[in-house]
Order: sequence, then structure tokens, then C-alpha cells
Amino acid sequence: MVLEEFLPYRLNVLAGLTSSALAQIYAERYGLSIPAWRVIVTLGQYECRTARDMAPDGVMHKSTVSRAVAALEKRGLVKRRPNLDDRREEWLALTPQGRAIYEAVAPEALAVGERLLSVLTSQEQKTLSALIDKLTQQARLLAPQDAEGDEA
Amino acid sequence: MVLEEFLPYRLNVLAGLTSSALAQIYAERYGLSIPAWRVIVTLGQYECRTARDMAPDGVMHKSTVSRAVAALEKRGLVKRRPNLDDRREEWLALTPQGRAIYEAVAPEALAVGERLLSVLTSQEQKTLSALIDKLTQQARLLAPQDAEGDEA
DNA sequence: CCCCATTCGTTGCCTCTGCAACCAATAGCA
DNA sequence: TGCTATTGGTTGCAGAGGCAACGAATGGGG
Repeated sequence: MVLEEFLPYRLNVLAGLTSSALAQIYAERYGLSIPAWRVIVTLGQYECRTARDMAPDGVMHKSTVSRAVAALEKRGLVKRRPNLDDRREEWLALTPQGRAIYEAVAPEALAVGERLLSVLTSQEQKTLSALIDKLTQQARLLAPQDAEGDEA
Repeated sequence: MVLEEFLPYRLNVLAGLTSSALAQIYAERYGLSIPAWRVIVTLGQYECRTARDMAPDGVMHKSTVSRAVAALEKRGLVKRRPNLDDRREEWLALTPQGRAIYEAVAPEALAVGERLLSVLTSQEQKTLSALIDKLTQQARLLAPQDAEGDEA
């Protein structure tokens, strides 16, 4: 077998490289880990969520989310509020400072995504999106229950 | 921004899922880590390499390779032989036991790859391959020098 | 109403791995 | 030949994250 031609290998190389490119922004410039970055973005778009909703498809382990949220709370970027209807879970929301970071970092991240995609025609981008969806769906069937490997 | 539509995120999810699917084979069944698996495969195809050649494009950090090789040597799957022409580096090769594992695991891994790709037409597979190449090339430009995040 | 199963979230433990410092060997150059 | 720069590889250290066990809260029978 030729590793360099093996799809899972190539996907991992590509994913790793894009993660590195992104990390230059959210890690080096804002001190965010990948999980923290994902929490910020999710709360940025949904306003108010629980920790469980943060990993809807098992993309992040719940302990990973827990620690990311704890770190963000410590930095004053995220605020917790108990859910009185179900005191097992807590509502999460960005603080003004957290939102400020989101507002700053999201456009930069999107720009990186755009620069990545800029080598593809808009037709190719559509195609890629569809292919990724198909493969993801299939990979979900082949992977154990819900697991993932994570990273960026 | 919508995380679920963000290309780097989707690539990471997909790569993570495929890694999990593969790990079922090489990790659970053969006790190989991702780096160890890559070393085995590389030596399986090239017969004899140095540790440095194992990470040609900076996909794995050299310390990662070093530890993977050390572990494989300890298990008697890889053998080192000093390069007398340049005693900084060492030639690596699979032992018979190492090759046996390679012969066993490679077809299974390829089968997983096939099953992943089975949801795409052969035309789509070609297209995907080309798109991945384009994106990887571009990502290499955007990522810092040579870094990566690794995994599977 | 009680008991068991389930769910949300946290934490201890352990492994993995990136980074940087380091050693040994080599190469380049005067 | 000597002196410095570079390269292959290893290792100490620290951070990150998966796993599994746990505690707290809830839900679903009987």
C-alpha cells in the first residue's frame, strides 16, 4: 500500500495543515485552544447553549468541553447560569469580553477559510462540500458508535 | 459564522471519523499508535528508510517518529542498523514479525479506505483526489513553515 | 412513593505529543 | 587543521485530551 495515496492519510494531512493555519489566529493571537475556539464560535452563533449541545455529533468529548468551558469561565469569556428546570445542566453564554473576542476572531478565521478555498472554482467548492458530506456520513457508519480523534 | 459550514471544521470532523474507523484495526487489533502505524506502512513499502524520511513533509514531528520507532524496536517489529557512511542516522527496516503485521494490517486498512470511498462514483473519487491535492498545496502555504497537528 | 436506570457534567489518571534543549556527527570554510 | 553552522535523532518537560469512575439530578416503572 502507498501511504501517500491513502485517503484517510491524506485527509488527516490536509486537516492538520488547515488546523495549523487556523491556529495561528485563534491560538497564537487569542490564546484559545481548539476546543475553546469551538465553544466560542458555537456560543457566538447560538447565544445560549448547554455544554452537552457543544458536541452534538460526538466531535468533542464531554470532558474536553467541560475543561474548555472551565478555562473560558476563568478568563471571564463565558458565563454559566443554572437551568432551574433541570439542575443537572447549565446555560452557557458569552460575556461581553467573550463576544468581543468572537467578533474579532470569527472574521479572521473566515478569511483563512476563504483563502484556502480560493484555489477552487465556485463549482469545485460546491462539489467538495457535497463530497465531504457523503464521506462524513459514510465515515460515521464505519467509526465506532460515536468516537472521534479530534484536533483543531 | 456557522461552525458546521466551516471548511476546516468539516475537514477535521471527517478526518477524525476516518481515523477512528481505521484505529479500530491498527490500534485495537494490533496495538499500534497512529505514528507507529505510519512507520510500519512506510517501511512496508520502502523496505529501508531513515527516521528522517519518515516525515518528509513535516506531517509527523521528529520526536514523534523517534518514540514510535523506539516502541516498535522494543516490540521487535523494527530493526535499526547504523549507517556507516553517516553515523548520525540509522537505517530502519521491518523485522519478519513487523512485516507479518504489515502484511496483515495493510489489506484491512485498504478495505476500510475502499468502504469509505464506496459511496462515491469513480469519477467523484478522481475529483476528490484532485481537490484534496489542491487544498493541501494551498494549506501548506498558509500554515506556518512546516507544522501540522497530526493524528491518525 | 421508592428504586433503578439514565443523563449532565466534573475530575483523577494516564498516555500522547509538541516544543525546546541537547548530544553526536558531519559539512563548509578559511 | 580548527571553528562554526547544520543535521539526525533523543529526551525532559509540560500541556492536552481520552477514558472511566464518580456525584448530582432527573425520569420511568411498579
